[in-house]
Amino acid sequence: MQKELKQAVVQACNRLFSVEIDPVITRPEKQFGDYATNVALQLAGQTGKNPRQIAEQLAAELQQIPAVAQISLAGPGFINFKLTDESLAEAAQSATDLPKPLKGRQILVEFGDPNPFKEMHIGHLYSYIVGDAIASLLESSGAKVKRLSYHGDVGLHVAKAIYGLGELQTRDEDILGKAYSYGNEQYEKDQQAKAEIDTINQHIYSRDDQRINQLHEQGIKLSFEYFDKILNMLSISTDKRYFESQTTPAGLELVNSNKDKVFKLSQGAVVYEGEKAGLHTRVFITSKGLPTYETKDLGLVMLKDTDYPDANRSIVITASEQAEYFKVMLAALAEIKPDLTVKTTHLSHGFLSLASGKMSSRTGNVYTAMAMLNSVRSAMAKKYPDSADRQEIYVAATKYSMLNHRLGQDIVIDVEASVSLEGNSGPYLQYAFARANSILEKSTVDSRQSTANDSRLTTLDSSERSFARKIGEYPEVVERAVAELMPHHICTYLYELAQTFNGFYEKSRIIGDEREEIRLKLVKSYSQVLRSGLSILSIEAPERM
RNA sequence: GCGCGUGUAGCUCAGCUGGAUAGAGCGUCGGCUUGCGGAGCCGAAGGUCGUAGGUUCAAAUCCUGCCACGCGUACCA
Repeated sequence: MQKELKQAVVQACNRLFSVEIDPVITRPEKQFGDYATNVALQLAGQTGKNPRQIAEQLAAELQQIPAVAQISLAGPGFINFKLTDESLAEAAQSATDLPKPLKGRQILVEFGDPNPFKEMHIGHLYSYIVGDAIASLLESSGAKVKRLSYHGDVGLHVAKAIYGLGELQTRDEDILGKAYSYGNEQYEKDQQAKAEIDTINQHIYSRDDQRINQLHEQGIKLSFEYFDKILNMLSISTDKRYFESQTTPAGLELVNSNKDKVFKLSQGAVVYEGEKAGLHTRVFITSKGLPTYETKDLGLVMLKDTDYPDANRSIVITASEQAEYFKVMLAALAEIKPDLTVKTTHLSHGFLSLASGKMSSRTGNVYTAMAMLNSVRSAMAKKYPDSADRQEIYVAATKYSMLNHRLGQDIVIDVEASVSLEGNSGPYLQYAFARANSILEKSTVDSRQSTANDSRLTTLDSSERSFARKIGEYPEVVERAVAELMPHHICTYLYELAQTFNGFYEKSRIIGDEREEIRLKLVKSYSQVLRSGLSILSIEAPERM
């Protein structure tokens, strides 16, 4: 509907003033109408005419749009469109038939990226949840998405953990976390341990020490068993995992073969001078000849391209502290493989902290993903003892609390509020869904029976109208969320939708009313939109709570 | 120092492709409840949209200076 209106406006502008314009069609406040445009104001600036006059001419030209019941002018020159009740009801009915503009396109989305041998902390949890939601957002538009992750299986942190594994006798569940922090500690204060760890590090790369190889494999296995446990709780899956040990050769190859053209030798290291692109210089190969993360990441881009040659786009999601780094890496890549650079988008999320004051810090005292999930779980158990074991609810609480913010900003999560059924939360929306379901189940009217010729169904009273209008906005919201890669638009909308329903529900009796059939249809569409929207956020919609 | 980002109600956040009286939740105060799941609804108080300028018919939104905070700033990832 929005598109048809836009089309009509474009044509009218062309006929009347022979101008090409890309009009903005918005959803104004209810009092003004169902859609609005400010083209007249824009054209006034361009043509030097009176905006009010332009609006009048346009309104006259736009009279014959079937779905539009009334066009009115307001303010300095806004054109407001009121839709017919019938078209609003229809739009509500087909709200979950989302357009598939990305059909046939393959998109890679990389996120999560916890390192084996280390804890998965809340930052990784956030990345997983946001990344998965963006992936499913793209899927809702028809894209074939591959969920990828990338893990540092070599390097100093691994050596520290392996050292710890060798020294510590215990083998309890969080042995890896302990091993790493023990190794990290020893590395700082014990010269001999430091030397040993550095040696281990070399053996990790050369793979020539059986004992170290074995500890390495064991650690990797344990790590991913643990990660999978968390990911299973979250219902998040990954199509392919990449490792730094794999990306290193491809990266080195790329850097070495462009050493003089793209990269420069500086103080013994191979660097890329980002200043020429307004950025800063970064080291790609250290003076000791070791590849840095930059080089490995170039290798990763190449590997992804080899594995998924048909991918149209590649999205990488990391914490915002890597935003500048990524620009430099992509600037270097642009000089070597411009086509791959164009395809690659880096998105960053902000720093996550807890309202309770518990924070993740980089000095060992990390707040882990599991600890966060447990704290959400116990907050829920405390507040709603009956739902204590409903994993789908406390996972929803966790996901929603992270997705409900604009991507990129630092966020603060209040665990208590996240599980609350009052206010803007995941469980609240789940509850709204369960409630709508209960109404649908209770009714004996068969909503599938078509009574399209019944005039009552094409006329809506005022609360039905507001409700239908809000439901019908759904596809536009999804479209925007996809275009901006911003899942929070879905959250905001679903919450507003639930509020609109509550207003409708307060005024309108559904079951037993003479308008039961039309109202039931709206509730049905409402529940479908809730289910669809929650599913885009990768949140379950339980039938009952 | 330089670069990137952020600054909206007591708190947590939407709004930022410039547009019609700046919104929501929580919290506070006051109403509604013999009803389909009241986990709700209605109302009130609470804002110089960090600050000073600029552009524009129109600025929370764009531009510039300043202030505050966060991140980055060569051999970590």
